[in-house]
Amino acid sequence: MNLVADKNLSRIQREKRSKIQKAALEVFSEYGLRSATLDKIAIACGLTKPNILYYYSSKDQIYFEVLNGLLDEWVAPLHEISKEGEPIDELLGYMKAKLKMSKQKPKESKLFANEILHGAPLMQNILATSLRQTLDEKVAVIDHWVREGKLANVNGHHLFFSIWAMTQHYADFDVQVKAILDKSEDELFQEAEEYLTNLLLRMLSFPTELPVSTKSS
Amino acid sequence: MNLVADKNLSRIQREKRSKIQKAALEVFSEYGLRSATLDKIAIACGLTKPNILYYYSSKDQIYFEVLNGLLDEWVAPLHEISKEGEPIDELLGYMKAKLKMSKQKPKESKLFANEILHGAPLMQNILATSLRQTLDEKVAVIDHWVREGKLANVNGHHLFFSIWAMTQHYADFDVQVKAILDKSEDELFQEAEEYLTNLLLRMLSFPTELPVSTKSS
DNA sequence: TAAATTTTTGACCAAATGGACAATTTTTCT
DNA sequence: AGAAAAATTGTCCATTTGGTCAAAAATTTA
Repeated sequence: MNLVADKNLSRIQREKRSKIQKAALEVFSEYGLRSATLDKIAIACGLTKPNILYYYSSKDQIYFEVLNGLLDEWVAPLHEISKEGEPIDELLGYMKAKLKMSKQKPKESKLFANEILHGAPLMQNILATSLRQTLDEKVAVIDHWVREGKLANVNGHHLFFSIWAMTQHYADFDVQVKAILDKSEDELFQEAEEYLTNLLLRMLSFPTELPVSTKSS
Repeated sequence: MNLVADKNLSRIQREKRSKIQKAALEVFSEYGLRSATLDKIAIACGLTKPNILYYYSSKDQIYFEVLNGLLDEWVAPLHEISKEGEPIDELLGYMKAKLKMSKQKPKESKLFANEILHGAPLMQNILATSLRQTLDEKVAVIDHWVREGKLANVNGHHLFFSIWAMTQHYADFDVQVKAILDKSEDELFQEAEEYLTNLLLRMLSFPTELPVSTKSS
C-alpha cells in the first residue's frame, strides 16, 4: 500500500526514473550538460541507452528534470527564516543550513553553479520571478529587523549574496579548497562553520553586544 | 623597433595568436571547454578553422594557453598584500582589487570558476603548489598581525576563501545577481564594495574600534 | 623578379554521440 | 494459460566536430 502514488507511474517506472535521475545527477554535475553523454549516464545506472530514452524523451529533458527536482530543495532553507524568531539566530540558522547542504550535497550545488555560470538558460525565468520574490520577502524581514533595532544596519540583498557565495564555495570549489588545506571533510566544515558564525555575528550585531576580544600581543 | 620580442614569433604570428586567444576566451568562458567548438572560435576571430589549427595544434592547447595566460594576472593581487602596511588597509585593498577584477574581467573569472568547478584537471597541480605556497605566506602574515594585536583573531585561510567567494560571486553568478537586483553595473558594484568594506571592517577590527552604530527606532 | 617560405583555405575523414525503430523479452491482466 | 501491455535491446542513422592534407595564395627573401 504505497501512499506515495507518484502520479500514475508504475513501480518499475518510478524505480527506473529514480535510478536514471540519480545517475544523471552524478554525471551532469561532474561534466555539465554538454560533456555528459547518454552512454555515461547509462553505464552509471546500469541501463542501456535506448532504455533510458524509453523513460525520458531526450538528454535535455533528463537534465531539465534533474535540475527542477532540486530547485525546491535548494530554496527551502530560505523559507525557514521566520520574522518571529530572534534575528541573529534566524540568519545563523540559515547559514548553517546552507553550509550543511554544501557538505552533504556538493553535486547538487555544482549542478546549480554550472547552470548559473553558463547563463542559466533553463532557470533564468524562475530566478527572476520565484526566487526573486521569495528573497525580496526575506529582505523585507531583514529591513524590518533593522528598523526595529534588532540587527545592525545591513544590505539584505548583499547579505544573502554573501551567504550563498561563502557557503557554496566549499562545495563548488572544493578542489581548490582541498588543494590548499589538508583537512578532513569534517574538520574543514567545522572550521568553516566557526568562521562563518563569527563573521555573521560581527556583521549583524551591534558592537557593544559583541563578546569582548582581548588583544593579545 | 618592437622591444617586446615575443619569443621568435613574426608580427603576423603574434597578431593572429592574440586574436585567437581573445576569441577563445570569449567562447570558452561562455561555453566551457567541451561545448566550445573550433567553429565558434573561428567565427569569433574571423579566421578559418584550419587556420586556427595552423597556430595551435589542438583545441585543448588553445584552452591551456588561455588559462595559463590568465593565471599570473589572477593571483597578482595576492602579492600586493604587504606585511609592512596597515593590516586592515591591506586586506581592504585586496578585496577591492578582487572586486574590480570581477567587474572588469568577468569572462576570465568565469573561465577559472568553470575549470575549478569541474575538478581543475589542468590546474590542480598549480593550485596545490604555487597558489598554496603564496597563500600560506599571506596567511602567515595575517597570523603575525593577529599576534601583534593589529587585527582581530581570524582564520586566515577561511578569510581568503570568503573574500574569493564573495567578490567572484558578482562575476561568476552575475546572471543570478542581475535576475534579483535591477541595478546598473556601476550601482551594483558600488553597493557591493560598500557592503564588503563594512563586512571586512567588522570582521577584522576590534569591537571598540568600530564606528558606533546608533540603534534606530 | 623569381625562388623560397609562410599563411590560408576548401575538401575531406573518422570518431563521438543523440536518437529512431523494429524486434524481442518480460510483466501484467483476464 | 494466453493475450495484451510494458519494458528492453541490438542495430542503425544523421549530425556534429576535432583534426588532416594537399593545393593555392600571400609574403618574404635573395
